[in-house]
Amino acid sequence: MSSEIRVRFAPSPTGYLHVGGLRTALYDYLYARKTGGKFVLRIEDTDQARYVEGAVENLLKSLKMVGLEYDEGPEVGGDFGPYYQSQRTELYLAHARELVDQDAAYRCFCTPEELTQQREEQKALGLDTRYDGRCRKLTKEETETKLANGNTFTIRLKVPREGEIVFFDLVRDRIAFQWETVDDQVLIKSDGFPTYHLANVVDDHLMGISHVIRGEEWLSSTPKHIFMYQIFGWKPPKWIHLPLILNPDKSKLSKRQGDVATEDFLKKGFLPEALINFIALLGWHSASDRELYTLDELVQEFSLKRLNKSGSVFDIEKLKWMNSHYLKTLETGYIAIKATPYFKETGVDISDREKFEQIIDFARERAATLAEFPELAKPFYTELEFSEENNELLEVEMSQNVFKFWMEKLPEIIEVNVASINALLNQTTEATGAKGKDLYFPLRLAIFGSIHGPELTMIIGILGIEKCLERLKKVIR
RNA sequence: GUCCCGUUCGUCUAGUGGCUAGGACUCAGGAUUUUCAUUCCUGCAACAGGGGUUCAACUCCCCUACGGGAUACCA
Repeated sequence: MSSEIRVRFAPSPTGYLHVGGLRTALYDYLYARKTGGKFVLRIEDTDQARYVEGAVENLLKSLKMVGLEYDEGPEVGGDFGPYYQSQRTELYLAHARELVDQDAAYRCFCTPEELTQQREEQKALGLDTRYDGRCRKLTKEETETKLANGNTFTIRLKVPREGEIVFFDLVRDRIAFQWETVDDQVLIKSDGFPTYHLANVVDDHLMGISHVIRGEEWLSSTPKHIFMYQIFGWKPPKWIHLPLILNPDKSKLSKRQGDVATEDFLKKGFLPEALINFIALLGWHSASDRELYTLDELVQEFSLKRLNKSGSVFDIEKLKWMNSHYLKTLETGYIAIKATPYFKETGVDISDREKFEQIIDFARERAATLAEFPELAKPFYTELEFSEENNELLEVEMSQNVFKFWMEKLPEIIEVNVASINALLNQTTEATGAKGKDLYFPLRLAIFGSIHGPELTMIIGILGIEKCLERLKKVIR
């Protein structure tokens, strides 16, 4: 028996990677890397009714985009495969049979309609809506008869009816449930597929999972899971139930209230570095005040002991701040590559790489997301348009004098740099009397399209003198 | 309804019996900048309430309130 640390991320392929799932996967990854353990990816595709075309591919792609590499799972294989639950159905059936043989599970012939009706009745009486256990009492003969008649059935777990189950969660410590509040969970559906509860327990054991890191929504199912471990005689894993990620109104983060898919955030121009860093801090925090971490640094710092108990609101404003930080600090070349798709959409010509990178360096200083880049860069790529108010400023005599002076002198500049442009600016003041805002605003407006913006040297450096003269010519009357 | 979990600034959080309750985001003000943005500085802002325990409670216990999760042949 090895004491190797093995964790798994076990998403059901619903079509996209939810950020809550992303965080679970991240913690799995961090814990595995931190401890030298293994990070397993297992696809929980046991619900045929919820099959979504391309969902797994999408999941894998999202994981790859944020850099969370797993050691075992789809596409990379491993010694404990297959890693798709839909390919392991015989395993679950065999284990369900064992449970039945051990009298820890039974066949239930109630139809979905009957169950719904039972629940309605219980509700009407103000009782708990739990399976009333009528098939639990079926004799062997009765069961055989129903089977012989071809009645379809499910297999239910036969949980204890009295007593208490106590277990320890690494985040919440001691947790206790009265068995009487635990339902006889369906383990095998009538279509022969297992439910999460059975498949999860069987696979976690068979795959040697040592630590189960999952969302808090599973906490109340844990007694059922532990019961199965006990019947099978297996050693249960350590439990780590993560607090939920919340909407601003504190409900469980949902699609209705905004983006929840990892790919959506990526598409909106958030960098993987920012998303990972931000999500890591939703439920975990180091003992220091430090908040900025690369993935590798998170691996160094991560510890299950510092996981939080309470849910955390996903604050998009802080994500934006963090994203703008990474936009400013990561290498220009990298940001340029990341920004390229957003420019491609607008159809502007970014083939001049030197110019493009200069523009990236300009945009990264003022954007919160990559998606904002094209708009910021617009003055460098497309023809200028002026508002009525701006047109008035262009018409002013002082402005016109400045433009004319520049048409004459700008071509004389050999090299565009702070010194040469400042010298020209000084000459302009001497020749026209324009200074301060009367000097800078018209000029910036004429060649950049806005009175606000970067320094003239930067604008001229990026556009080139020819382009500036062209624009100047257009505003001279 | 029932069961389970949780509760420090608006938000993310530090804090494990003695602190002027710290940091970050947001917001406000200021400095720098020809302007905008950046950057920097300053400020606003919290221990859910009530009982205990203790010389001493944000920290430990109980109750209440509030929030959330689970109550499926979904995960």
